[in-house]
Amino acid sequence: MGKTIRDVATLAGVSTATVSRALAQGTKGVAEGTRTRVLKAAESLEYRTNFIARSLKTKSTMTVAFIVPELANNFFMDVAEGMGEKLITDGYTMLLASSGNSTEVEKRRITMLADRGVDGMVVIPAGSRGDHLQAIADRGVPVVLVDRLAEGAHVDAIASDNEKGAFDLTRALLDDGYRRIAFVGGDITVSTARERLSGFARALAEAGIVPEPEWICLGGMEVQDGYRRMKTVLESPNPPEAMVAVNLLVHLGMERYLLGTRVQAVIAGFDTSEYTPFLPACRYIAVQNAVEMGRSACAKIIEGITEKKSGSFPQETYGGRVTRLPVTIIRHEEEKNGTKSL
Amino acid sequence: MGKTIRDVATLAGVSTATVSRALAQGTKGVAEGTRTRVLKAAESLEYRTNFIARSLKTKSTMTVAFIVPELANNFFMDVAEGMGEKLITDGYTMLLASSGNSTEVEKRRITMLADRGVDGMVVIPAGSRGDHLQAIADRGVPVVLVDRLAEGAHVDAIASDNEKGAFDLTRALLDDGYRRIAFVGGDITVSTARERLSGFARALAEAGIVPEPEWICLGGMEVQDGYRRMKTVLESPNPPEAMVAVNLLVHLGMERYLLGTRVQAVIAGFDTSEYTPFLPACRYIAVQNAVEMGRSACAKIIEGITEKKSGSFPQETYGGRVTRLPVTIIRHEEEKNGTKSL
DNA sequence: CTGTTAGCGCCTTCAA
DNA sequence: TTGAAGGCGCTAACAG
Repeated sequence: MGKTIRDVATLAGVSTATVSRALAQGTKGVAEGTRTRVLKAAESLEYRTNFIARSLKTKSTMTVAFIVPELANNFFMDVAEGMGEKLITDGYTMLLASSGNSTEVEKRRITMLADRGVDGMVVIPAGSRGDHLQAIADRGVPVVLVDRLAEGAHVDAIASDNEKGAFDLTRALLDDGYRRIAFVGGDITVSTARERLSGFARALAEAGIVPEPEWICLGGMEVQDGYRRMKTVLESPNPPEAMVAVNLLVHLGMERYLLGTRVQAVIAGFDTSEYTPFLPACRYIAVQNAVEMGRSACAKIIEGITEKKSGSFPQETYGGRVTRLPVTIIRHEEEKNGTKSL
Repeated sequence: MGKTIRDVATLAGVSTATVSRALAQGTKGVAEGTRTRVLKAAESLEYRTNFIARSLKTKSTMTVAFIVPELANNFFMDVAEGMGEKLITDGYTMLLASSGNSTEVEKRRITMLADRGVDGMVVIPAGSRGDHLQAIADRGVPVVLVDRLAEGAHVDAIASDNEKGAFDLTRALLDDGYRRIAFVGGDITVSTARERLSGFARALAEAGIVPEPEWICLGGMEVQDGYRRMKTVLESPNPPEAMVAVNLLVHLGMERYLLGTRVQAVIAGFDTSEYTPFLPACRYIAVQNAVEMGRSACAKIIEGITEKKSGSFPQETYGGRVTRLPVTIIRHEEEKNGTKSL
């Protein structure tokens, strides 16, 4: 059995209260001499403070949960790295959990996590509804959304400027002379998909272009969705010559479809990866700063936790402010050439 | 403030002990009538059991930590998904943490996690040494390694049969008539790299082939390492015509290099991803079953935790048994065609 | 089957 | 500056 604060106390010849103070508060309210004596005793006993016991008393676990739709997704994990690093700096531990793209699972996870006493939760919602997230917030656990928004959750959020990103992407294609442009993929229950579609539509509208109805080919955010939609859109009576992909996975599926045909097409999409230089049809990419999103989310949640601890929380409850991070458009060639720098 | 077991007790008109029994053990040792009464009371109060308090008493957090070298790595995350799903089924919560490819950070994380009271730890070691892992195991926390082994950690492990995988991969190239084959990339401090090199060497030896020294081009496991090594090996006086890549990232870097040249080469490597169909030089792939590795690791760690709880642990302490999972070789064409199934 | 009684290991007023 | 004492919320004997 591990040593307790009591063992340290007896060895150091002081009370448990003193040990607690010397270990937790540092030099605060403890004579320098006693403090070093306690520290030495703790060291020689290989004493480790029991965080469970501390948490029971302090009501704080110094833990933040991050719930993502899926783990095997580089974009989400980049956000996670950004968050994790900053959290650790501030003495927090990050608890990463997957909702498996299901709002139901997400709901179970967050209640479980709340019961486990996490100090705060950052979540990339699986679906469009966020009532369960609001419920958690109402229970007094600070919640922050990242990347996607959710209906019914009046909490702060960090997201990319998806509308402008899609607008710029479409504009770039228009500037290259393309007029017949499609929008492929996108689960309309997901806020990012809606925002991107909206930016796409605005760019066309401003250019005075009316797209064929078949060119708005929504549905799904995964690789196979991109594959299927691409097939549909290309087999339509009046196929487009260029397209905007709702995200990287869909983009990938589209390229996969192209791989099996002789069709020439140009794609503009969101997000890069080590692999994008190999995608033949890719022309433009809208790059989100995933790591920065993670950092911002971390800052926000820590802010929320701190406010809550200091009691100045109630008036903040009606949060719902969303911070938008800029998106950068790059030409695919730049990236291919970037290869030289390896 | 959240309701406590006491509130439920008073409302239901029973003692806290009874509430505890009704809630935790289910129907065990509690009259059906009382049980439903307690449940109803708990429900109407929106009572949530406080896991912190429970853990303090039971010495169990029902939590397993999984430490990986990096989060933004699909292979690791596939392992994580495999683990997570099974863990949840058994009532555990998974705590995912990154060591940032540093043994030092890994050490800090695991001690922190141990202090936080995790019931067990599954780790993909960042480096070759595992003394710190052994230290944790000695503190009584079950530890299981996955994917990679570590010197000095006498704990159970789950890994792929890397030696055979590399052997088969090399054999496949030999069967295709290639004789001038190189081995590219690989940090020799990482067990998987060593094992794969060893399988490669055996295949050549059995075929009576003596490779040029420059064809064994070790160093690194990342994209840029593959890029650099590929350059080196191709610029050598007597370049090879085919190569085995130590892992997917290195493989990727190699293809990136090829992209900028007119060199024809054939590559065989480990692991697939949604992107591998786009890699032009890729001929063979050794597929590891990441999800299954996760499941096995999960089974092992739960076994360890259970044994420990039931006290039958001591004699198991000198674990160190490694379970090898098979690796499947596939032709790249099969994968490209698999595209049809999307 | 149920209630009483002790803590788990730590923190935190309140006095000294 | 330090110590004594009383819990945090829950579980686990041990009686009844």
